[in-house]
Amino acid sequence: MSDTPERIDFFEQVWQVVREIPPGRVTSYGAIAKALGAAKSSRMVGFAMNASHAAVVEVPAHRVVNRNGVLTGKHHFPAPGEMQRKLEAEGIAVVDDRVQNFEALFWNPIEELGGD
DNA sequence: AAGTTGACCCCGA
DNA sequence: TTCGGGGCCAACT
Repeated sequence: MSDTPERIDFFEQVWQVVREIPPGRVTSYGAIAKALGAAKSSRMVGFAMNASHAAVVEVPAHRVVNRNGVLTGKHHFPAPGEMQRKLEAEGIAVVDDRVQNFEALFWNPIEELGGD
């Protein structure tokens, strides 16, 4: 236990869940936070996304939206419209920065990962 | 060391 | 219905 224990950073936990999101699907920050057992730390989930660029593995942050299905983080992408463009590439319809049929495309990490 | 910020969410008026 | 404020926890200045 000396020197870098197996302690996984809060960010990595989020990244792992996000990476589990199948293509053509989307989830919300709150859902991920709740899946990690930190429903109140939904803000940190978005913060972790900001650090997703530091992730060694590619993180599909474009599949993560707020509970309203709105692309709140599109402005943080390397290029404007990058998020929507990727979502459309997955087969997801995005209108006015909002995911259409969000409820149907919503991917619940708790159910998929087995969170009770 | 302390204060501010933030890719959010929930509740009251 | 829209608008405003509080809470939460970690990173940033």
